[in-house]
Amino acid sequence: MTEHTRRAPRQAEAERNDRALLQAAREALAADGAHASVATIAERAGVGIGSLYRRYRSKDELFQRLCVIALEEYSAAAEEGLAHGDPWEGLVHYAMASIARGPGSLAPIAGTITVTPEMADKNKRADAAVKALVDRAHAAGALRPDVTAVDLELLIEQLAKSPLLDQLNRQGRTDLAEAALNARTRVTAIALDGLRAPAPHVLPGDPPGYELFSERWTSPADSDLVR
Amino acid sequence: MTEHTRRAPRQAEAERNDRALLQAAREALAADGAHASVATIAERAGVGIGSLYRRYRSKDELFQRLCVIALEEYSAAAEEGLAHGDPWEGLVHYAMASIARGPGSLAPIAGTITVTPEMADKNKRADAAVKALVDRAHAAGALRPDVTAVDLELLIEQLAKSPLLDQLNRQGRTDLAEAALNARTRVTAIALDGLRAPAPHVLPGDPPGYELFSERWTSPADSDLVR
DNA sequence: GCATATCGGAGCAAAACGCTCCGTTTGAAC
DNA sequence: GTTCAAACGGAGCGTTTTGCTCCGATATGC
Repeated sequence: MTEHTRRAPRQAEAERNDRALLQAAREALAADGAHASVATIAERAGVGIGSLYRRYRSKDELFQRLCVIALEEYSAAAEEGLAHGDPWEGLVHYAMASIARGPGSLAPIAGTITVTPEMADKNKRADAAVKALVDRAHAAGALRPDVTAVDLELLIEQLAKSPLLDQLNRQGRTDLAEAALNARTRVTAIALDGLRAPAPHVLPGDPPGYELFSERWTSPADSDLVR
Repeated sequence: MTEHTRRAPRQAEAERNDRALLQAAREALAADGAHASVATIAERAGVGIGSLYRRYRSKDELFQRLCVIALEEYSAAAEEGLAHGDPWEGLVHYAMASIARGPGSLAPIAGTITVTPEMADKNKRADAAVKALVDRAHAAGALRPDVTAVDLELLIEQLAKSPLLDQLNRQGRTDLAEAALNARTRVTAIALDGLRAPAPHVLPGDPPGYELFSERWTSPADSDLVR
């Protein structure tokens, strides 16, 4: 139909496979953590291992691509939130989008892959948007004043990974998937309501520093900057 | 000192080792998921592999013991909460205790081990206590009325596992541990505040069914009852 | 110093892993 | 209908990891 598919008919399947691979990789990563095997990913995508390795030279390369995509989605969600007229609704949009993006939190592979400059860039951009989102919500008096951007990001990360969904997925219990998704939505709503102003009390402890985020992605081996 | 240690002097070390093993198993399970190896557990506990296998006949048996202990602690936390004079504070006590019990959520091994009748029993008892706790908080008007016991348990499960702490642990970044713990406390406080009455809105979707919990522990292989 | 109980960890068979390689299938061109 | 190149799936290789056994070293009570 499009010029793209016309120019290379057979490539349409390749593109579908690529998408399936990325989706499968996310799911496998959520189900099995960093130990997710390429065989699992390929099988889940309904694709041969050979096809996987034609597209990505190694497992790490696949995971890197996954990270870049995730960062792009986070950025997009934050900027969509900023575009929203209402400060609170905008913030909730960002949070919900980031959480719903899937149980595919990337935490399991943090520190196991090399951070490319591209990732660092995209991450910086997303952070700026989130900070703006938080500032605006603070100014409007919608967000409780003692919550920082880091608090928000950590809360989102906490809610992004669903032990329940991961396990059902692992066991192939598709029958309960819908109920689990609904339950997850409710839990998310509860937790996000805790962000609203006015707050019933002041949050304990000192505001968390940003290093909790930034230092996660530098592998334990190299403490120097990305190259 | 106690009669226990006097009666069997050398067994004191064994008992210490046992506790270290259980603690190490929890940590390893949090860090590596279901793939945590016995070697890792033993090393983390500062104990030889031989000693591990003298106490537990297999890896599964160790994990089963871990589950039983966790269930006991959940029960205890819930009953402590009930003993608390204030309905809201009691509920918060239960939630905080369950969450702080550690990033050692057992979700990773759910479905991989055989559920003993003992576990089923203890689980039943804990559930009853939680239900009473929720009912009491509802009656007192402290807990938002649209939250069910299952909602609460799922929220706790969600908060119990900390991706951040797990990763820092995996990388051995003990320097950030304190800051991460503090951040975690804040996030927990935010989420629990979302449980308070009055609620800013009604929770979306239908209340989750209990099967989301009960069916988790039956292994995918045997759909019949525990034996 | 001897008997006994507990310890740590080298080593083994089996499983799981990342990845390569190659025979098969697909669909447009003629 | 034949041809050809591009994309496919998956068996299999060598390596690493794993659960667990076995045994020599070490500590304690008498």
